Amino acid sequence: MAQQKPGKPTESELEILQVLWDKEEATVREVHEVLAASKDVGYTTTLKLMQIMHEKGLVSRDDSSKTHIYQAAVSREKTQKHLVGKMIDGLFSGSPAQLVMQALGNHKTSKDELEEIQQLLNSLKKQ
Amino acid sequence: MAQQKPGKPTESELEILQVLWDKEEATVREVHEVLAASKDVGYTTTLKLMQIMHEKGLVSRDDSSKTHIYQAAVSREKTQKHLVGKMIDGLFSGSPAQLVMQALGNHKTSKDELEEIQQLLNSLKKQ
DNA sequence: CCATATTTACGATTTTGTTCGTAAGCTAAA
DNA sequence: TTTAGCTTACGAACAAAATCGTAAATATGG
Repeated sequence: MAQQKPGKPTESELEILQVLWDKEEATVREVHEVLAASKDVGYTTTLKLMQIMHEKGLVSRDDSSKTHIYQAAVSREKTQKHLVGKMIDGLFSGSPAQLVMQALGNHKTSKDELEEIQQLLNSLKKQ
Repeated sequence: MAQQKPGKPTESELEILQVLWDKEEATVREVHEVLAASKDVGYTTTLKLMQIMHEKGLVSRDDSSKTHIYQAAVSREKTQKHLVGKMIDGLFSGSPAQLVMQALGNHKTSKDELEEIQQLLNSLKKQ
């Protein structure tokens, strides 16, 4: 039985989820080709990982035709939220602001993006 | 030989680093007591982990007396920067702003902290 | 001084994640 | 129809991380 609440994806699983989030749906081959472009990995490795992810409930698949078609079963947003939360707890003593400062202070951000953050900040300050 | 550039700490290693960052320095027992307060783990497990971290160069230790005294050998800031960078690349398509939005949007932040972020934002916008 | 407790060292085991070889089944093309 | 290529399934090997048992050394306190 697949898990009710799929746990945190591993690093390799996350790479695969990225592809599925981008493509909406994909075969093992399609996912593999994206991965193989940036790292050296065998086809059956990708296949196996996706099978395991299926068991865990991280992806769903349509196996009505020979070549199975996969989709992410966990949302990008939920996963981001989960992992960011873990990072805030584990590395920033529970303070989201500290994480924000770290991210903004150390990584280049465009004017447009700063403006977007400003908007969000304004709406948060109003409450 | 210890590594020149200690790699990314594992999750368990991170927990230990937290304690060392907070306490400045600590014995295995002191670290262990903090960990044991929130999870079920044996003393020798903590010991072994700290020994491994010493081999890797993640912590330094003073073993001039019987009971060794440990310190973090990697800074909180460097580690944060490293892991936040990885998260931005791996989960937010390289956009720090997206991470910031996620952190601010989903996690409670006090007025004071919002103001602090505003300050930083102002100084970034001036450039 | 002796018994008890605490500490380190070390190895063994377990668990989790990753990688790949091989076999079996389809499909398409020659 | 036969061959070549692609697919899934599955198990095995490997690697990394975590856990703990045991022994030896050192302190502590009665």
